[in-house]
Amino acid sequence: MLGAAVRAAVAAAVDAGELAVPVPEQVTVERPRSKDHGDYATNVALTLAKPAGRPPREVAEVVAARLRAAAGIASVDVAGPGFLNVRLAEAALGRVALDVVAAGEAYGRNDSAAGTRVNVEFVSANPTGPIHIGGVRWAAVGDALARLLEASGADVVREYYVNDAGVQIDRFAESLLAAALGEPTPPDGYAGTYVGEWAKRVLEAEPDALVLPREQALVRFREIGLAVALEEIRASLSRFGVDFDVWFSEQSLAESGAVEKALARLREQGHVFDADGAVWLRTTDFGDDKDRVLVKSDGSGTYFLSDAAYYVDKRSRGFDTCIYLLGADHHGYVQRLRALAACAGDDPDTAIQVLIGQLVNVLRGGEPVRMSKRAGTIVTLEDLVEMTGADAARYTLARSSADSTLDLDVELVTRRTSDNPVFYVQYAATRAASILRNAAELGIPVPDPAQVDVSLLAHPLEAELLKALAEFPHVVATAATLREPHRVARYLEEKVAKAAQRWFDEKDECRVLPRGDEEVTGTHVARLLLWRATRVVLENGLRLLGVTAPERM
RNA sequence: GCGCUCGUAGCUCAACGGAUAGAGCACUUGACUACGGAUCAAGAGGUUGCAGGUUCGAAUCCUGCCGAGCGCGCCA
Repeated sequence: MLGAAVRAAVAAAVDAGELAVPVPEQVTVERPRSKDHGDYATNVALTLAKPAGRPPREVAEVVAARLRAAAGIASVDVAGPGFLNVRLAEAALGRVALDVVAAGEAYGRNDSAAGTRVNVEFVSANPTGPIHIGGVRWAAVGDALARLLEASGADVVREYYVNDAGVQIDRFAESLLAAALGEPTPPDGYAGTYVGEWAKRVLEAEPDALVLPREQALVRFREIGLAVALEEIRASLSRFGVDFDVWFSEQSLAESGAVEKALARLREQGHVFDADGAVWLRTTDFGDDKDRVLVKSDGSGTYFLSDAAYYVDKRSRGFDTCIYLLGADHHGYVQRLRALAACAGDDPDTAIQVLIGQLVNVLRGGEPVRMSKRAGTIVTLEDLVEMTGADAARYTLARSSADSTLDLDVELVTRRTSDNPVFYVQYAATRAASILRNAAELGIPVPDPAQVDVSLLAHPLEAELLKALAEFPHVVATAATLREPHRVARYLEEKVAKAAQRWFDEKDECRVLPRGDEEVTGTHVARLLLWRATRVVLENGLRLLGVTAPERM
């Protein structure tokens, strides 16, 4: 909105012959970090200085003169090397509270991704055991990303790729069978008490499985064991608040003809060749460091062939963008997947986006927590939720950028004090709910927005909070565009919860509810409205991260 | 050996190429007859791993080096 005004100011100056530059199509307007730099700032003058052949500050003065005449703008200052610092007219600010309350759950929605179809594939852990900690990070981040994209207008599908075709499933079946027979875990098999539990469930489903000849028994254990594993994974993810739209079976690719279709597509694009009795994809045409085998000389397909078929299938289902969330141990895959997209005739920059996440260390009081009760090796999703609760786990995993390793201290994230960010944000939301509840108990009616005089919200701390609330849709859009859900969490902590708590703590000047038998004034009502708006933003923001905003704690 | 990712306060982490690199913890000092003090405020703390380069401007982009993690199969 302000961007358009800035651009218009530049255009007007150009028309008047004050500047000899092409009018930029996009101008950057941002909320400055420091309050001293106004409500908004733009660097247009700095970028136009060179084409104009004039000093940045001089260009800035020209644009500033034009911009001051625009509606709703209180002041424009030229600062530093040539920034324009803009202050909005005060009257415009109070309206934010009305807008937020009017939009309610919809506040924050934006159209930055409108019209796009996006497939977000994440977790996709092998169906041979419980979800491990790495997958949990992706569950939290991937689901938050999906929610952000939805809020930004995209048509989103959450997808889990089920690796049900490889030798690991054979080993899984053998491990289950061994457990059912009371035999030791086979070499390279799966250990942990869950194997015994799941074997028992296979037998419950098919009591006669052990009577069958070994080969047939293995087939049954494989099939039913897979179903048990998927059900376990689905249920624990669901308890974590993550529900996938599509569970895509690797095995189905061969059965549905998707593999043949993909091969045909890749051949048609001219990047397939035969060598040494195998069929290859020339991924080196697009930056991969070696070509990749699709069909082995024994006639069987590679895992990469499945990946290729899966990718082509996704695209055939109409997705403009396929987002893959992978662990750091799969980073070697990025080039290959991008090359694959290019070999299929797509633009890899838009069709495929691979996000790589670093690992998570789970600590308790500074000491690593390594063992899982059931899986024996690392911490599982269930373990983590049991230790911290789903809210704390999701928030903590989503509040950091995924591309650096993360230390998650169980003791810290379960603390019920303001040094714990989850608690801090939830506490602010709870306090808002509590004030609104108290107002109702005092018999103060829910303010009718049409009757509220928002210009009474004139205290500097109120202005600060209003500005923070106004930023929310932009924060959501940015987080979605950059695929960085942690921006939402940081915003809630540093801007919204912080501003709300400071405001609340200004007890003499900014009291919300009347004391004793004080009259209910317009100021009380306006402040109640602002608390409602604050509660809305905290709720909406937390919901985007899959975290609840409790009424009471 | 080649490649990818990461390196920011003592610790855990922020910062779309923008202004004086910010929060929390820990440390120091304040504010409670409390609408939830389960809180708030102030102070101190930095050569953004090192060295160059590009730019009006670099934690951010490029090159080299150092350190950490990971990956380099006709495995999945």
